[in-house]
Amino acid sequence: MRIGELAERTGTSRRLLRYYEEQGLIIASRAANGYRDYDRASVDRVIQVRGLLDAGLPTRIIKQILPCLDKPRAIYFPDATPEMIATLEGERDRMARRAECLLRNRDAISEYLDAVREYDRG
Amino acid sequence: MRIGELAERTGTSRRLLRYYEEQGLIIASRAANGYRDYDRASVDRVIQVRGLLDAGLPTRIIKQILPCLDKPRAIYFPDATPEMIATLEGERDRMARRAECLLRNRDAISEYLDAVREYDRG
DNA sequence: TCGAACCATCACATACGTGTGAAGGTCTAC
DNA sequence: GTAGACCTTCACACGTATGTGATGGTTCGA
Repeated sequence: MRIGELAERTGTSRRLLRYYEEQGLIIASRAANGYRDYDRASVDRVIQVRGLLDAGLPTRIIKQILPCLDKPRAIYFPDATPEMIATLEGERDRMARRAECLLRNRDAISEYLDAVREYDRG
Repeated sequence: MRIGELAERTGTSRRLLRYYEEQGLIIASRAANGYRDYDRASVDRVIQVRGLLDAGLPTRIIKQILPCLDKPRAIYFPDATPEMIATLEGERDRMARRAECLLRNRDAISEYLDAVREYDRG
């Protein structure tokens, strides 16, 4: 699939798809004419990347955690240095804290909305 | 409390505290000499703001959801316009999706780390 | 009273994700 | 063969959260 189709399927501009590739977040093979050629898995990958970006992770970190999401993942094990493991543990915890924060505030908003509805009834 | 103490207690630069105030995220009264004066609640407020920023929310949105977190909140009810309610519902859902994304990826990292540890043992 | 440690405002700079447009190559359909 | 819809690279611009430094006022202890 070419970049236009991927852009449409993921709701992402072509510009950003090229940027993500430049940052090492997605890979594309090239057709004989130089056009980028994406496989079907790229759609999920791009959506994944966008979700993480939206959740506040910078591309540098996303690039590091992406290998965790690939299957089969065995080929990456020998490459897992102690520093890499430590980085992943840190990011895992950071993501958990972020999620907690979001859920806590989501609940607060929900409570507020409930209270407003109650107020409007009374 | 002055800005230096708040900065130290929250791990936030003075520059950013002034920026958050400029964006309407925190408020500070002023001493006779012009120095900012923060109350004790400011510490939690700043930490709250930083958590939301780190989770990817822009100051514009944070400013909108902050009233939900204040107690007592009753005074805000009459101000709750339908558009405001809709915005809050949208942000609430968006935050839930973000949290889901983070937790999903956190789990993937955990699984990866477990697999690496298993690999290193065998 | 002098110096250090605060505080103020203001301006300029940087990193990052993203938009936009120029200049040009490729392919397809009429 | 030409028009239009793709694609390429490159460069410049913007918004936002942040850093840094200049310039100057205030407070407090030696």
